[in-house]
Amino acid sequence: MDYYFGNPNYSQFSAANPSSSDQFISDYLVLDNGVGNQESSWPHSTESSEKATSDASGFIAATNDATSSENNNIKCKNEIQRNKEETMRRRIAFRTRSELEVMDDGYKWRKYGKKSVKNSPNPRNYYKCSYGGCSVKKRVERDRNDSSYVITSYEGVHNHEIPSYHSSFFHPNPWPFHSSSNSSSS
DNA sequence: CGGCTTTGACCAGCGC
DNA sequence: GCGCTGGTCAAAGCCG
Repeated sequence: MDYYFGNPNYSQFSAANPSSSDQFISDYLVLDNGVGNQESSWPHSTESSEKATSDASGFIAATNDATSSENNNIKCKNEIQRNKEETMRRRIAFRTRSELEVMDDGYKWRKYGKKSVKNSPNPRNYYKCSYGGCSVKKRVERDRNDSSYVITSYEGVHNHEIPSYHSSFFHPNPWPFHSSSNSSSS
């Protein structure tokens, strides 16, 4: 069972992957704080060398195994839930199979940067939550190894409700959105 | 006209 | 110290 990302009602998703049994496929990846085998990678210390698997692609390699086994996925879920508080302060990355780079997660994002990254033919886009006072950031890039996948990384926790909530939208529990008990004053 | 995207410039961290 | 790289800024342009 894979995680799903975005709004399943969005026809673009099914149209984007008509041959896929899943409308769109997503793995979630927890970054930072040494959760699992992942190492901290954002910002910096990323694609500085060929051996480096410390960027999102490296995380994907690790989590691809998890997606092949439901047990592993559950274990991963528990692990993340166990570290929920820490997770809220960390980065979470999703690897999503989609032709769309920017998916509607209910929040409004303002693009503030775009950079080409070393060893990747695809640029990386930077977004900030456009809600006043919310400093959540989002990083979007295509998987360098498989451009049909989009890597979306989130940093921070929204301190507000979803501006445009879709009833059909659902997400895995460690989703870094909205913490009513947002005491993660860093 | 306001909000957003684009994009080049700038800055900071890291490795050599 | 220098160069490389990633992340952010901000001015200009676009669009509804």
